[in-house]
Amino acid sequence: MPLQTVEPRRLYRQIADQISGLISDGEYTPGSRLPPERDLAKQLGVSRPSVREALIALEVEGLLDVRVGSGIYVTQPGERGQRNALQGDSGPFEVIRARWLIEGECAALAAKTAGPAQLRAIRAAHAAVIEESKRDHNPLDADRLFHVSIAEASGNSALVLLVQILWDQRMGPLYRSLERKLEYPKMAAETVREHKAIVSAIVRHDARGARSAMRLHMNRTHNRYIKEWTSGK
Amino acid sequence: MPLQTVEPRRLYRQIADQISGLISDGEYTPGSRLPPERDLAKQLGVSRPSVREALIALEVEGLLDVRVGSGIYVTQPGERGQRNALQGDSGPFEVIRARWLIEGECAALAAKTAGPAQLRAIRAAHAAVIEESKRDHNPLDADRLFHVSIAEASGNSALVLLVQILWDQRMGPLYRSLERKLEYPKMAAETVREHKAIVSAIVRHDARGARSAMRLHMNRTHNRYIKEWTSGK
DNA sequence: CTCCAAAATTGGTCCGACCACTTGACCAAA
DNA sequence: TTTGGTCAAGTGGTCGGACCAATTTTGGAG
Repeated sequence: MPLQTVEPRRLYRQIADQISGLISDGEYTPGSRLPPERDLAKQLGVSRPSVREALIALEVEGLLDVRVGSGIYVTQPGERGQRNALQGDSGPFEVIRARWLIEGECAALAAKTAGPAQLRAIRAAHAAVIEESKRDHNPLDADRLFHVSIAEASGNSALVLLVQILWDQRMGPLYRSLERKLEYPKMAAETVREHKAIVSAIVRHDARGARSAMRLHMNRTHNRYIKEWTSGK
Repeated sequence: MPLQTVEPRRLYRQIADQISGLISDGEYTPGSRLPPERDLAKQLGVSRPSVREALIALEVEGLLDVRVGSGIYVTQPGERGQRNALQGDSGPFEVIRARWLIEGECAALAAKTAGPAQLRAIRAAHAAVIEESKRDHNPLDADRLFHVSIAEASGNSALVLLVQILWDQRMGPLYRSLERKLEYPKMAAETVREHKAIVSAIVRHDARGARSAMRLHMNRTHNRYIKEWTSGK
């Protein structure tokens, strides 16, 4: 047998993965501050330059935010997409079309396979959207969570990844200029109504209904964009 | 008054951008080797640690390939996506399921909207897969190009992005261990046959047929994985 | 209590050193 | 000539320490 051809990954990668693991384990929560570089080096038993290299790698990946003289902070999920950006120059309408396809299927799968925990997460996200829009906030983060939690309920992590990537395309230039003009109060009410139909179909395990409801939501969103696109531009 | 509201970007970023510029200017071509870290530090008038931080940033971004004891090389455009890897921990079967959904739709759209140039690209990629497998090469790159060019023929750049991301998930650990065991000669023949059916449906503008052919290809691939999974493991 | 300057904290950069790995030249044996 | 191994130079990997610059906190003056 071929005795393990050791693959001694470079130290900075090991450290980066370790820190990344601590974050996803909830050891350091988004927005919180990491220990100073010197302390991290001591804790992990490596030198400060190595820790710095790992921190730079994580910073490039958009996971950390380094502030001189202050400290190192875990990036907020909402801001995370901005930096990653993923070359995608996809326009809003292309993204909506792709979401129509993928999220429709996610909703159908979720209706089939979602367990109690998944349903609870979806309901919670739904409630958060309502809460945010009530206080006249733009419920972007909550909305993202809603769609992602449905994808997670599908049980397919690849689909979750795609939903996240598509959502984060909103950070693109075309998207932003469009987003700026939407009237939140009215739009939020429609969004909530459509979300409600999706949740309802999922909890009653109606796969076809969930897919239809999600696709309807996407079509309506598409139309809202069209409206702003033709009027504003 | 503070006459320069200097925003002194961090040194490693400046260096990274400078090196990145040299590459895009053709100063260093893909595959070529950069000067040693020590020389770069001297040329740019900075310390070696700073150069290292810049190199790590560019490595994380997938632009460079660092080989211990040998040197630092400019990544080939074809390999660039592979290294980015995107946190996706998705297993092979989840990825295949997602590809079934997305690429099936891409094939259908391609059959509807592909123009002469798109068809030519698809045919060329198809031919490249055949060529590669004939000479007993693992036609991974050509296969990728085949699927991506179909996505491009769909006219939706968001779908192209997703297809690329899913393909690049092959670089994950689970995928690799599986990939290692597939028998190429036999598998390649099946792959080519299935590809042929897809191309045929697209060129005759048969959207339904294209979707079916692509989904069949994915199902067959799924079964090939199953076979190796149960036997090898 | 307010305000400002000094001190402590923290990241930024640099230097010099030594280690591990890769590569290629060189030499000896078949 | 070909093969195989050794060895030295080149290169990235890691380390510890030092000092600088920006920020935050502290504590005293008013």
